[in-house]
Amino acid sequence: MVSEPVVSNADVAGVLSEIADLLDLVGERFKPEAYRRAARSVEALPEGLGAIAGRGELRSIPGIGEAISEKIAELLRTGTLGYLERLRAQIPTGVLELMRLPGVGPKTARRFWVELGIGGPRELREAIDAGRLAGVKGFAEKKISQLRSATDGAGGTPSPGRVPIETVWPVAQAIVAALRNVPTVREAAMAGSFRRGRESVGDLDILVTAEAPENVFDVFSRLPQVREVRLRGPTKETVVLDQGLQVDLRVVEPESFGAAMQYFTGSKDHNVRLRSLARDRGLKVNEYGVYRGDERIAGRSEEEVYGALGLAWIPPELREDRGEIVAAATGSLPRLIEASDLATDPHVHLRPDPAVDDLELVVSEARTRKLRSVGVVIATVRDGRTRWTAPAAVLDRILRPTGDGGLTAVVELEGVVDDRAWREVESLAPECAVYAVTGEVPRDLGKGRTVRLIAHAGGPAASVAPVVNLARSVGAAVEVGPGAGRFDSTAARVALDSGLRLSVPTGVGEPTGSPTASVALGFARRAGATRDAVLNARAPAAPPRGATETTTSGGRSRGRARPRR
DNA sequence: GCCGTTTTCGGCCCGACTGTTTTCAGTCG
Repeated sequence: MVSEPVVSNADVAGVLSEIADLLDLVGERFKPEAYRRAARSVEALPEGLGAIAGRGELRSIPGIGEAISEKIAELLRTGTLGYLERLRAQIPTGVLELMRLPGVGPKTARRFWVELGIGGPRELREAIDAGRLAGVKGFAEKKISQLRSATDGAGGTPSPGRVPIETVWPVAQAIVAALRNVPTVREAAMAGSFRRGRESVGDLDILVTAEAPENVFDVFSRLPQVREVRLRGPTKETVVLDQGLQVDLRVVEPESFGAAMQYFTGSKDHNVRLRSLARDRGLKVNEYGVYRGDERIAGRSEEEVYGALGLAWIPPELREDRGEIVAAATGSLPRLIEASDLATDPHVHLRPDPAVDDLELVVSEARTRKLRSVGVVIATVRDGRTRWTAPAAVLDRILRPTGDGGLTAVVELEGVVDDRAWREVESLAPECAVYAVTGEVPRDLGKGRTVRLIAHAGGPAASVAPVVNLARSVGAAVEVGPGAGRFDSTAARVALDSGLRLSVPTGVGEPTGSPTASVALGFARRAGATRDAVLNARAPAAPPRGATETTTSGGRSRGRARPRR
């Protein structure tokens, strides 16, 4: 058997993007966008291309047709792609780098190369310093100085690339709160991939309705987090934050607020699909509204906009062109999990050196959120050894609850889980809950016992399949949310497709302002989780008499109505 | 190059902003 090269989805997406850029430079009209769309599609896949190719299903991926599927197959088979090599041979790498400078697109990069023989950013800088750009049509003083700082390297704030959503969450909330405090501002809301709950964001998009835009921009520019103002027009201002993140603020008319929210929430592919649907129905959609001819027929709210197109309102987390528009047209959108559906929190850690007061705080938070019960981690059993994470007084309060706090004891398991470990666990907490996967995934974890939750497993770099298999074998749920040790939305989709349930943290016991709960809920919703696909949600309705709750995994589609692509 | 509850061929989102322009091209999102 010939061993095949290991080519990840990200590798393939990278190749497709590079082809798109190169085709841009060649002057192709529509192919670049086709390749970019294919790249985005590949990036968002919940499983490896190798497996999909193995089933002969590459062409079922949106945006991938005959030509691109063949190129992907070649990449998977050989690790290289003749088509890309031929394009690279035509266009120097440096020209590609020119195009990535701010303010330089394919047209300009191509002109530098063809007309001026400039093959890269360094040569561009030399040409500028030598005065070779002076007098060239289209390059006046201002443009040249812009290019000079672009080739500085140190010029301007470097972009941090995509940033994890939990990192930007606090600053995004702070900015929106500050804008809402401006007296002339009526509404202020986040749009973009932040609103869609994506794992990471490349920039922030904020929309406001306000009496006097100038006034809002003044406040915005002077926010403490803002480092520089990049551009400012009558309706739009772009700034860069201290950490380099770009933030776009747009002021829109109230009549257009819904249309603008729809437009700027995206995703791009969702919007393209929506506008093409509108065109089919003789309508036009833009950020100002839905139009029949010159008449605006919708725009104030998103419900109005989707409604005018004959669609149900689509939750932002589903707007990725994965079949949600058809689902909205046929009334088959899932009813996604909401914060108010959460009835318990099965996995709460106290701070390292907890006092009874900390516990009371958890109890009172739980009460505020109307949670029925909270599982507090009291100990870890590793290789048969018990390590307490709570002092005696706290334990006493958990194990012999006095009021209606609904506290339950949770024991985490690590390492080898044998009979001795289980006896220890059962003596501590009859309703043992959490297994912490810290190293290799063990076998025979359950042995007929109840493991409610696999936690501390997953995260951006984690391998999902072994955890999913373990969870299936013992009938446990997996925890979704930000950071290492939790499933992101893509992994959660895989889990739900395998018939698993998710556990969604409520934020109880977290520091004030922690984004964990909001981000986790967004991930669960992006994965398409409904209430009955969530371990700690309240039951949708009273179960039939005699029915018992089961902790084993059910059929493939349990609690799941994710639209198919 | 992809795609199709009108299409297997003929379309392909669209507007803001900038800089260089006498009405627009390029970039960006």
